[in-house]
Amino acid sequence: MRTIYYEIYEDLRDKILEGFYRYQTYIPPESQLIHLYQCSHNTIRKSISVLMLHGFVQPIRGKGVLVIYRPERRANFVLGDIETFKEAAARNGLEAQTQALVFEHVVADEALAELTGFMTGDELLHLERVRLFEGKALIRDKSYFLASVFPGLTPRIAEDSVYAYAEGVLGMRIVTSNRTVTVDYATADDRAVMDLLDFNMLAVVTNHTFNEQGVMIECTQSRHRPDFFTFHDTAVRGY
Amino acid sequence: MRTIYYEIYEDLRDKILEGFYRYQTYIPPESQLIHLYQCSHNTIRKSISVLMLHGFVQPIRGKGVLVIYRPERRANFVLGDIETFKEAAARNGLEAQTQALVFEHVVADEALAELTGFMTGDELLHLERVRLFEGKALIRDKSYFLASVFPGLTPRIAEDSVYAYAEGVLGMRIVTSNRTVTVDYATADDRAVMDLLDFNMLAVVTNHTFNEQGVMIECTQSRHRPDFFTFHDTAVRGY
DNA sequence: GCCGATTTGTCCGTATGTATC
DNA sequence: CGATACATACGGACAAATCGG
Repeated sequence: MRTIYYEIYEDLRDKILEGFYRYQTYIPPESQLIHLYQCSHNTIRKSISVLMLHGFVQPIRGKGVLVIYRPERRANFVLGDIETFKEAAARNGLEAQTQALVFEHVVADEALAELTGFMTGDELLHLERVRLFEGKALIRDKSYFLASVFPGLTPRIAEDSVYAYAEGVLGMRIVTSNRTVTVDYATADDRAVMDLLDFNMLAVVTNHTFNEQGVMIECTQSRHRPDFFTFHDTAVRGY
Repeated sequence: MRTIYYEIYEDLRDKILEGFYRYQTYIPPESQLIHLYQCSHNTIRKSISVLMLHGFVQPIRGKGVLVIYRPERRANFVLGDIETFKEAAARNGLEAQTQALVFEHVVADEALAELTGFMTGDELLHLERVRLFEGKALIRDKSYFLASVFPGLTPRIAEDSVYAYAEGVLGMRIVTSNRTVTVDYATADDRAVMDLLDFNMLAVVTNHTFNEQGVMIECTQSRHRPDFFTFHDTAVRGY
């Protein structure tokens, strides 16, 4: 980003990640950060607010801003924030690949509207993909995209990254994402396209994505093999 | 809370929840809210920031603040924010009960420290509880509390609410909570104390809680029967 | 296409309150 | 009690995006 507060946030975050500010120590107080970054008090506060919401620090009144982040050894595929499949795979250092199995236009009937949250009559793009890691099919995505906001989307693009296409080519910005995690039985369809070994249940992430216009543009159900699934979240009281 | 921005947040949130401000409509602009609530524009902005982080609205520059929350029919046990087991049960309208199975003091050895994130040598309170809904044992909690900050904790209190005890009696405030959701095999121990039917896997939520002092005071692993488990989360780009 | 009004986003400086030490 | 540090709130300024005439 190009805003001051976000650059300060990134700088502080990186210093925590690389251990410059360590777990259970205080970062410099506002008064010093003002001089360090040559900005106002409120801008520092905004940066620290973002740090807090990401679980890196916890401000303590009268004392200081404490680092509560500890670098963790997370072996598996970790979700968090809003990031694309490709980004998440790269961050976890995995060789990833995507296969598009279904690519068709549909019109939402009442049942589909109820299921996805779209309106009855919306023209949708129905997409089913399988995500492979090191050649193993571990994730199955069933997606519905609002067709009107994804012109020119092809199966080939879908096998790369729909988000990258939306943000890069179409100039769209993804903003808010509501996610729900549940656990479901694996179906015969799951078994047909995924390498499930003897697992009979899957971690299911249902995702409703809104663009900068506040329009719900995507509803995706991601079905993950349990041994490669981790979902991380930070909650802050009062926020 | 007694702060202005939080009261405004609650008022706006309630008006969204009761349908006064509806899905895909705009709430009044800052300029009007300033007059409505008799406060400064920054205070309004703070309130709206909290609304956004909770997934109720999405501000759109040049247009307004759009409501993107839709009342959902969530049948099961929904996690989200920081709330106690009792609060969540009540909110979901379920008859809930807790049984304490294990209640003992332990000292963290190296293995336990690695597992929980506490320091080697910390005095901990090891607690195992089973949560019952309508008489069925659906959740199993394995918790470690930092003993020094929970003086006077008894099995009886643990069967009520440890958080209520901490906040009410001890005057502590729970602030930040890092949670990780995974899916694991049910163990023989799980089967012994839970009503698992024929489920062989569980949704596992691992929780690290910090108090207002930035001290990690609790590490809990909650093991949920899949058919009664839902985890909800809202992510906002750039926050 | 341009201009002005509206609305949100960022940033600043200041004042006051509250908690810690 | 005073110094330090975070928390809340105010009011003002300008930028960026949108929309209507």
